Amino acid sequence: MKMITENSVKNAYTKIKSRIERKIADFKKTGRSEENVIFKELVFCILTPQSSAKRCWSAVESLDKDGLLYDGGQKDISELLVKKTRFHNCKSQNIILARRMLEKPGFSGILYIDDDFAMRDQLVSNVRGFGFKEASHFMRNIGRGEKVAILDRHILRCMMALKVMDKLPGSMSKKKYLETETMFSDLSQKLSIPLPHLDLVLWYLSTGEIFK
DNA sequence: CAATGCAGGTAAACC
DNA sequence: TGGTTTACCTGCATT
Repeated sequence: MKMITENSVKNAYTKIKSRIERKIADFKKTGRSEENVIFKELVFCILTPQSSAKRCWSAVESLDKDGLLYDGGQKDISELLVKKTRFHNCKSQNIILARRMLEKPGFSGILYIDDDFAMRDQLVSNVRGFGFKEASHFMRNIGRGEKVAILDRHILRCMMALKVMDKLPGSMSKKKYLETETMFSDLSQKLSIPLPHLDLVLWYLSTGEIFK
């Protein structure tokens, strides 16, 4: 991988800015869609830890196509996840729990919380499988990523390369996550790149593509 | 063919 | 109480 510098980030941003704007418009459109579309994004984010995002999305589409998203048993879901995501036993269970949670009065209310950070706290405490990283990922994917950072391994490595941090955090407590998120936010201001745009640029520089 | 690295981490047990 | 460690789990690409 090429060396990442502030200038290389700015140059890449200039190059792919329009693609990023289109992608973020897509996220916002998803956020305005029907509940089942939102739920697919939620399931996607339950699946992604330590797994390939593309395989995870393909798994979500298969679950949907096979009618397993809302009606499938744990075993059927788990079988479908094999060869697509890691930890399929845990994640299949988490999908079942998320489905039940969706029906609880109050869940859809979480989606209408104005304050981004308050909304994220609610997601973390109500969705099993969501830590701060995945809750932020979900929010970004439904167009609510203005203030929250998705601090995954790629982003943290980029922050190291850009000398925003001196060492990778050993473990991500809530306190550590919020501190690191502030550093990411400061970086976006310094570079004059909106926070959700910066995430996608760094992701592009790390992997060569823009996905979700 | 065997060894290694990587895949957008989280929950729970442990001190 | 809060930081650290461990279980979850495995296919695929690369060397």
